[in-house]
Amino acid sequence: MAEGNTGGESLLFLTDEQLRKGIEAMFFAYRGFTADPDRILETMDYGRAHHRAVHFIHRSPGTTVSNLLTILGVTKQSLNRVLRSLIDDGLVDARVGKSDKRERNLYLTPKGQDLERQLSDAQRARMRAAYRAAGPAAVQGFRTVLEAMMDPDMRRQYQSLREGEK
Amino acid sequence: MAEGNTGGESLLFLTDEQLRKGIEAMFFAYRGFTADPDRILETMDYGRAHHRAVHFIHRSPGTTVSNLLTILGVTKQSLNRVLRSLIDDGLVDARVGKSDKRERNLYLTPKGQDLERQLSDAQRARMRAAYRAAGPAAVQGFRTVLEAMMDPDMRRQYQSLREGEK
DNA sequence: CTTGGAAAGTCAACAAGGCTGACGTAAATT
DNA sequence: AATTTACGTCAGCCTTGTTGACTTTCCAAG
Repeated sequence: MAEGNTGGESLLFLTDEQLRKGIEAMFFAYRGFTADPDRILETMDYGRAHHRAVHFIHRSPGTTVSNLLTILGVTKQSLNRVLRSLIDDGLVDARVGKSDKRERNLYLTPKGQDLERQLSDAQRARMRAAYRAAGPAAVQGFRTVLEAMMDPDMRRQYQSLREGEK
Repeated sequence: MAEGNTGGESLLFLTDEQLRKGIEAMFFAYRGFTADPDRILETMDYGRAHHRAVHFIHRSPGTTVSNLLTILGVTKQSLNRVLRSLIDDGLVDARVGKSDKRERNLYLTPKGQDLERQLSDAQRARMRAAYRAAGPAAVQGFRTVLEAMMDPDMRRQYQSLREGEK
């Protein structure tokens, strides 16, 4: 409101009503986004916290506990509880760091990779259906808005994960 | 994979790698999406559950407890705990239904409206910044993909909230 | 008019997954 | 040698989700 039509371009897409629609879309879409993995996880006594850990270990094999803490934004006590169960259940391997022996380098075991694949297959299937229904131009816009919505720190994390990829 | 280039159009945006990027974008963006309201809420001993209740009561004044249960997708015991504190603190008014006296029609009190405004102002500010940075075409795509990502039931809820608006 | 069942509320108990604070140990750094 | 860092862990707390059981209210069908 009281935006003032600064450019020649219409700013109707910045009305409170449009913004509220976007907010509710995020809310409902995120539910869909997590629904499929959640169903898989609950059959095996794991939760979203386990999914996140498994995802980022898969994404960056050999990552350290501190790295994971930064990316996930939780306390080490909270992460440790989750990591402990994954290690004890043989899904994650924590190897003492080679150069710095204080660090633990985290890897998925074959069993962990199995779970990761199940979860990401389910999540990608939904994402694929949505992308396909929306089309490439919409997908481009989707990613642009999401990126702009992140906290700067998170955006750096997100983008640094992108580096070194073609 | 093994999508097969069915149309003449490139399907490169449907690769596993593109999908994974979308998944991580959702994860990081949702954190940003909830960060500002969360900060406000924690100063007053409320949580996200309170935010959601306040949002949808504001959105549909006079809505019933069952409606809210459907939209929020939690158990009545869980919702009741949140609703109870909001009612006791004088943010929400639960009036006995006029036609059906078993129902409770929920309304925000002036105090509840105050909180709602604080929360939605904060959330809209971030959304507005993201929208502005991304531009109208991206916003259109953003909404299209999110809608396609919802469960059909949620999509109906989402769209029914849209009805009756210009 | 009676009664079955829906809507709502409440009590109790439990679990996941956040949090803080305190403390210990090994390894690296200064 | 002293300090800092990385990690693990114990203990306790909170929010917000869950199930199960039960009551009260009240609509609507028989």
